[in-house]
Amino acid sequence: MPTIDEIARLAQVSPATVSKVLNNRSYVSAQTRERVKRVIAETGFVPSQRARWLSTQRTLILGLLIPYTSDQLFADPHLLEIMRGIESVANEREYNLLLSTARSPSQAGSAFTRLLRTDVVDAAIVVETLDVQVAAALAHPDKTWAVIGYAHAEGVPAVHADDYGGALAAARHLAELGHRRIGVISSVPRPSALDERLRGITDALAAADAPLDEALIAVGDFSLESGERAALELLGRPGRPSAIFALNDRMALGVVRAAHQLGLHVPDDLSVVGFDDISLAALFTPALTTVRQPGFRLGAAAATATFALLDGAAPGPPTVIPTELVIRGSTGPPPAPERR
Amino acid sequence: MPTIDEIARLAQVSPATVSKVLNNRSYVSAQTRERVKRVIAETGFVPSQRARWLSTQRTLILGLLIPYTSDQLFADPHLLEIMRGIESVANEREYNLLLSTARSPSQAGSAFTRLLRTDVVDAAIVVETLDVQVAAALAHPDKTWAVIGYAHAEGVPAVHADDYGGALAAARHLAELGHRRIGVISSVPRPSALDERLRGITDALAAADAPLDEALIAVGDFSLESGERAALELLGRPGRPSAIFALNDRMALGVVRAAHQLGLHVPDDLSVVGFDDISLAALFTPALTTVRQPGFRLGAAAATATFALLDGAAPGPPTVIPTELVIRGSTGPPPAPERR
DNA sequence: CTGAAAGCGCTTACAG
DNA sequence: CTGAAAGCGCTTACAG
Repeated sequence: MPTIDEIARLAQVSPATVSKVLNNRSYVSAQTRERVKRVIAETGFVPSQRARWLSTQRTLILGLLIPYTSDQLFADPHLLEIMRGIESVANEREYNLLLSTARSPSQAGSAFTRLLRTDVVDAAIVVETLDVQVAAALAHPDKTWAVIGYAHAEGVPAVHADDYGGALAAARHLAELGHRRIGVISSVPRPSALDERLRGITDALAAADAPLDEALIAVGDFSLESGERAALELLGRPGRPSAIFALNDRMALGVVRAAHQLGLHVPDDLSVVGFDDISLAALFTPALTTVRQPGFRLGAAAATATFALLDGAAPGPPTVIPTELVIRGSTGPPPAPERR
Repeated sequence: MPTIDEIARLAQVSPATVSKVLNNRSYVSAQTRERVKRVIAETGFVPSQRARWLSTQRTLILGLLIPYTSDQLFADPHLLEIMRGIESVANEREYNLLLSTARSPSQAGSAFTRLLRTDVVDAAIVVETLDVQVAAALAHPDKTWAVIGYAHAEGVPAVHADDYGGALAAARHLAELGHRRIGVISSVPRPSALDERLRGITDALAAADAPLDEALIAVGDFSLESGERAALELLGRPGRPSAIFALNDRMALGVVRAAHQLGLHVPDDLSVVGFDDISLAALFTPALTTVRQPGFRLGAAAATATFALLDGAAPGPPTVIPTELVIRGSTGPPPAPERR
């Protein structure tokens, strides 16, 4: 591959002039421009991005930092939707996406620090992480970044769904159907989004005079299998719940599987609610009642906020994306013996 | 952020020595090394990757070129599995992944050319594209790359599944169940993988003395909705098929939906076969009979081949990943009137 | 063991 | 309109 110097020599101009032609910058006579362009076309010259990056101090690369292993990322339709939203906005700005996942769950910090403290990416979007050390490392003032989730650092724009409102609506829906004993499947550790969802559930059930029983909170890891295990546990005990609210859809689908295994019919014997509204939720039998949070919009909003920062705007308040309760076939009134 | 020159000044050594400490290269006295390390720690210095890239001629970035829009990519579980396989191997080598999708289906060429002809990535993996112009542009001798699919260029390692064998086995399965009229849902344009699958079907049905009827080949675009449309068309005509083989799982799920709409029971009235074995295939009701092609292994093999090339190995013959017929609940004998 | 110098391939004021 | 020179921040032989 020729360099700009060789092109300059062939076109009998200086490298500076070739650079101007390449970037359509300042005045170059039509004649000279033509000559340079011809040489470029003839040689198939493509300027070195590496050199350009060093001199312009930009790479047009947006980092996407996901504190999960790639296995976890690719298993999570909601994360993928977020990624799609980011991709879409980045693409418009002619930015490429550099994906950074963690080698292992505990290693998220080092990978991120590496990427954020160096000059590989112009800016980054971080999917919320609980790790305080990571948050500290991230708080590097030179770097432009935004968070999808609840911001832990000052001056960093955050984008999140209305987790509280969505969970509130869904729990109210269950209470209105007549459910009094409602199981919840959460996770440990618990990202802020899940804290908010739990808060919504707690408030809705308190208002319905059917306060959330701490003993009915089981723990999963967002996977379908973990939801299945947690549900088997909740349903295997005496005084089992008549409804289970899993804090994401994949675990909710696991709950349905667990119910089938125990010979329970959904929704006649057990109501199930999820969160996210991944595409599978509507395709499942029975179709899942869930809280829709638009992943694409979350990702797009985060990317937009990041580019705004890059363009010099001041970081604004958190962007909250509305959620929506979607009632489908997996919820109904509790079975008769439990009805008042 | 300080530069290497400032670190050198503070540690009272030359920039060259700092560089040696940074890269653990050649001999540096323990004492000097300590001093330099201390200064680096105190200042929080992180060397500029951009400068490093320019002088070392490597970026540790692997390009992933996908000739689809990001919408199409993220809607395709099989592609995502491939991506996961690539990610996994790249991660081990401390490579980051740079994602390049097409802005629009027709623009795949320019995006790829841009990325492959420049020096942004050390190497790339290309998901097979039909576009001949793209293939030509890709055939840039300087760049290391591999193809997932059937290679169109000389000296480029290719990795693909045993499409022919998988489709052959699935079509034979249908023939053995007694099906004589078998519909197929393919696509236009048709990647080589689908050519191979069609060839497998043709051979299996010819051997079973129930030759494939060209009139029963419908066209989709890999999406569930397109499979639904194509199936409605195939099933709405007189002499409708008793089985439909959709050349990917998402279209097959669309076929099942179409059958439901027409009041047909799967598999009693219509048998359905897919291809890929995405995770949804097993979760669907009825669970889908399909040909499993391990996306993760495809991706991992392609990444491994790419790194081998980067390490100086000569490109070998295509790697063929075995496929496997997975028989589930969506296939059965044809309905009585059609049985001989 | 250590450092001066050249080089990676561009861009960017600045002079002319 | 055009070009000489400096600069981006590292690494890499090569000398000492």
